[in-house]
Amino acid sequence: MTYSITEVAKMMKVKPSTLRYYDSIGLLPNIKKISGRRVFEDKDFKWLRVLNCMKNINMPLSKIKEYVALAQKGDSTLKERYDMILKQKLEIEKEIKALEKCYKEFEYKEWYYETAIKAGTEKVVKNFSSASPTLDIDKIPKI
Amino acid sequence: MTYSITEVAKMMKVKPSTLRYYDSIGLLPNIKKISGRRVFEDKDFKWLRVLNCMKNINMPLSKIKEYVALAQKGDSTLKERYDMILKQKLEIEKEIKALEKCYKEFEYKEWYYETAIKAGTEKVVKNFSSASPTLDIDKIPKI
DNA sequence: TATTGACTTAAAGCTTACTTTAACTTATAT
DNA sequence: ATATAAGTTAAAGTAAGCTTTAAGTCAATA
Repeated sequence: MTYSITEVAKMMKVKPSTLRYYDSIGLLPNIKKISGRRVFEDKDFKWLRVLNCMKNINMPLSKIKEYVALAQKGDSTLKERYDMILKQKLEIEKEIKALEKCYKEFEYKEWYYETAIKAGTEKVVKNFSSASPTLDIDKIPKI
Repeated sequence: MTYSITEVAKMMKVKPSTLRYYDSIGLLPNIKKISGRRVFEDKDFKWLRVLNCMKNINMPLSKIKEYVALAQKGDSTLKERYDMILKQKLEIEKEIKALEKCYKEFEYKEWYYETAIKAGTEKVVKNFSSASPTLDIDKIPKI
């Protein structure tokens, strides 16, 4: 099975121009071309899924490009790529923890507004707590 | 207790110029000024923590500004702000789920490289699986 | 055979989120 | 009194990540 750039763009929820841009900076290696047009094959989706992941964790395109370049070099770069993956795994863990704290902050805000709306005014809750009950109350905004 | 812009910048892990920029676009309402200089007080940290959260979940500064503007308008905007918070809460949930899937993809990659490094070559694992064993194997890169 | 629609490239343009620069003010230490 | 350090504004500059534009190619349909 093969796919056009528009089809793949739809799958990835990006614009075709974005995929062309990615290709232009070396993020889509070894894409077949038939009479000038990009043709995506099943094997390409393996990398596209990983690319999607890397984008999702806000890895800069330059880092992704670096990874692609290493992969292109073959077995001699296995260790380097492994290290990159490990580092990114830690980043994801950190990010999930940060998001979980934010979630709690927003849960508090939800309660805050529910209470305020019931009372018709923010005054009743405004000075109730200096922060979400689940967060430490200290000067440094914790993340 | 009061704090200078540099002190607060350190706490938030941003540059003083970033805080000035935030102030300039209306993200730091009601900051006291003494002889032209910004003076941060304890009450300001309540909002700074929320701001930090909003930044952490990649809420665009324009949306944050919108929220601040609503808050400035007082009780008449309680419902609107409540809705914003609920929407953002859902966004965080989605983002955490996405990150967890990425984490699994990276766990697979970790195994992939460990196996390849042991063997000295990628060939042994390259066509083992078309994706992380924990992810659906379909065309659409899932997030 | 001519038109349509989907693709192509190269280059310029845009948006977001800062960051830097330049010229100036103010409080504190010498 | 003066120098220094830390702040100020307005405006220009920067970087990342696309997006748009213009001019052209190609294959399929009317």
